[in-house]
Amino acid sequence: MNLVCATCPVRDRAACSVLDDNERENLARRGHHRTLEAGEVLFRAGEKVNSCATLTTGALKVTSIDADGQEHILALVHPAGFIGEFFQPFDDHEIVALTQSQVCLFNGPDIESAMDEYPALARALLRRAQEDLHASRSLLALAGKSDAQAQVAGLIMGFAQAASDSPCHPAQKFELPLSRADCANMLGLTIETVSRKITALEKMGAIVRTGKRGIELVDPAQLSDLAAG
Amino acid sequence: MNLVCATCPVRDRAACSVLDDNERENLARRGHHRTLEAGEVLFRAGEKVNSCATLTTGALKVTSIDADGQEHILALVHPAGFIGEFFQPFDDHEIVALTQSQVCLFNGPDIESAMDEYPALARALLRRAQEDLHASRSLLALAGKSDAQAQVAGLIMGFAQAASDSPCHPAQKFELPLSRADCANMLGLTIETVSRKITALEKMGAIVRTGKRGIELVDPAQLSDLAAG
DNA sequence: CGGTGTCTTGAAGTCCGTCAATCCCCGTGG
DNA sequence: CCACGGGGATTGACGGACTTCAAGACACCG
Repeated sequence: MNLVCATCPVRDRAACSVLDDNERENLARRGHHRTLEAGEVLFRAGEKVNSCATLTTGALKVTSIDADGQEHILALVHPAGFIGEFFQPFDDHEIVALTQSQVCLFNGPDIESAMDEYPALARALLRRAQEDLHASRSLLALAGKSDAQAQVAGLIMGFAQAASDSPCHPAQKFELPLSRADCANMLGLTIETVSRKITALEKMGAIVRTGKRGIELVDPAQLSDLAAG
Repeated sequence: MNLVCATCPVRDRAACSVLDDNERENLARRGHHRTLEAGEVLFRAGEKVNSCATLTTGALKVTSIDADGQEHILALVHPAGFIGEFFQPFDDHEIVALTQSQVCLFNGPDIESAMDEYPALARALLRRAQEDLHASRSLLALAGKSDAQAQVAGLIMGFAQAASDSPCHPAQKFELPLSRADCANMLGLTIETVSRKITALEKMGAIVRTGKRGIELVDPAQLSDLAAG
């Protein structure tokens, strides 16, 4: 499907938003849409990936498959996020849709030539890469904590921030974007431990659960304290 | 001290290597050298950092200080590595020298205007950022393993790769760049556990220790197996 | 020779992982 | 409508792995 940028939900936030309408139109002619169902794989591990993508709707996860077959979640991708590595195309990461998602796909060489043509695009991608790096390091700090309670509390706070409109205040009520299995996977814990810690958070009055995935923050300060602990 | 690129040990590998001699000379006029002693801090957490740097000799660590005062190592920086985030200058990371080190320091705005002037520089920094991202995710995968033996084995393999000249074969004999405390910090373990696991690796014949930090790989295949497990 | 810092080794305790049973929610089909 | 079944989530009991606490070994330096 051809790209129609005029109606793109991330046209003001994605990397391509630094281009003017004409430039964007030129780029759009070289890309196309793709819809992914939940669980569908965008880039498979071990394949030589020579394309890249911007996520417009939905959510993706970046995982690595260890030598022993264990999956590990390395990052989440939100709308306007960019996926693609130009310089080492043999990638050992796998990109999987968490929910039904839509991406703008481009061939690597097309984006590279577009960067030559429009230097602002390279700057925008640099910015995205640095943001991704920051997010990755935040996750590293979280996963490195020795206390499981702190990890789970921190993860919930992170999701609350991500679910919020404002960048400084967490959402008070939101849905976890991940299953327990995926939460456990991000933190290097087991499903059971995550479940137990969430239960503990509810028992001590920091949160209230609504349904499987729903979370309501009752005492964010307590949650932050636990995340620090 | 003014920069003298002609004798720079990373002149062929750093981000600025994409510039020609004249361009590099222009950039060099806006930067200066700084020497750091082991343990000295380059950028302190909580400060508004508005400068960036390329490491020419030595080694740095990137750490985050948690709310509870715990330090966590997020990344190591090797010569030719770049440090600096342009887009969110309030950084909660701290950059510390592991050994005596030398850096090329630049003001953020100077680098930004240089990127405008020389688009190749933005491309080069994008490449570095993506490499850093990849390294960060590799560390995340390592730190996320549930088995301490696998983590330590993987860390040693990683250091062996980094110490090697060739990118595909690990060095057979090398020095650990980090103290036990820093190793433990990277993996989210304790000093004692790291020490015990290294001892175990030696007892099972995978490695031999020489002095405090020296490692000799006796059975790299076994080490890789353990790292996978 | 004593002091300090780093590393190692040992013993006891705690937290998390493993295994297993159960529950809950939903969709399916009799 | 209710029974059945499957996937995800919760809960419990137990064992093992790592942490904690403490002591000792080793090198380096005054």
